[in-house]
Amino acid sequence: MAERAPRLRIDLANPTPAYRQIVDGLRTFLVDGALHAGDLLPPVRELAFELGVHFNTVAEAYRILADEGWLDLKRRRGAQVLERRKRAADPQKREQFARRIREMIAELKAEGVRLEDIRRELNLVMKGLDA
Amino acid sequence: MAERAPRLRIDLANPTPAYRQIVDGLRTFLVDGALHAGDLLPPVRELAFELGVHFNTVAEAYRILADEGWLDLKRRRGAQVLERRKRAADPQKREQFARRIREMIAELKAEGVRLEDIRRELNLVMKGLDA
DNA sequence: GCCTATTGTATATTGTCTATGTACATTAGA
DNA sequence: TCTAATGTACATAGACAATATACAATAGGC
Repeated sequence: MAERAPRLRIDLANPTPAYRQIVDGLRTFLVDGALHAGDLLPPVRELAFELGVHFNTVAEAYRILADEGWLDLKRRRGAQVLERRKRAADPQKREQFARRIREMIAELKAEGVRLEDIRRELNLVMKGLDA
Repeated sequence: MAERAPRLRIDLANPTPAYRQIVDGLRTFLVDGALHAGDLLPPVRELAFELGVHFNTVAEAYRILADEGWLDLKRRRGAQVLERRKRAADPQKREQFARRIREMIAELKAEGVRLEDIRRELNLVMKGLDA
């Protein structure tokens, strides 16, 4: 992984499957430019060890990102970040996104997180949008 | 369900399990006040039919919400919304929330959704926070 | 050029999770 | 008092996730 890429973290207690957490985390790095075309990701066994999962779990995540066009996988050379084309957007995704955020906010409220704190986090996220 | 509660929708194609989608959707209604203390939810069989799942799947969701303190379940009388106390907030939740939103935003960007559209959805969500 | 260690791949297996099928317990209301 | 409506319990089937293990390809040393 490139020097500037933050360390990937997953939560094994989270019911979301590990391989999907890995995909989502790495995709975030890729989209945000923490990983650039040409960068090499760590070997599946190495990343797997860091995360505490089996290497096939990481391999599965790499494969999904390769299918999405982010990575080029080659034996012995490893997983390399590709230049990636823009996709055509699915309009449904936007509203699903908004709905899911509202559900997560409801969960936070239910757990006692203050409205003000939620608003602050959202503001930080929006600030980050421009960067 | 109370008249004013919007119709619950789930997406069986979504990899998130149906029972969890039901929990998340209903919890949103509860937190947002679309469902009030004293309201009766539809019987498990009725809601299950509407959603296209087995009644035990809905029953599982009701049980989770009951464990969270939202519902009182009694045979023959049904699922009744409770008055619910405030909880103590877990500080970790906030950052997990922000991280997950960033992941979802990365996914949207990767799929070609325009930054401007993402910003608009987020703004709408934030507007809704005060309501 | 040939070896070999390193890397991703393929496939079977195991365990867990999800959804369902079915029978049962409880009870509001006729 | 009875019965139909409702939630509950539990076994099972199937899907899914994670792993174990063997394999294939190849960069790089020599």
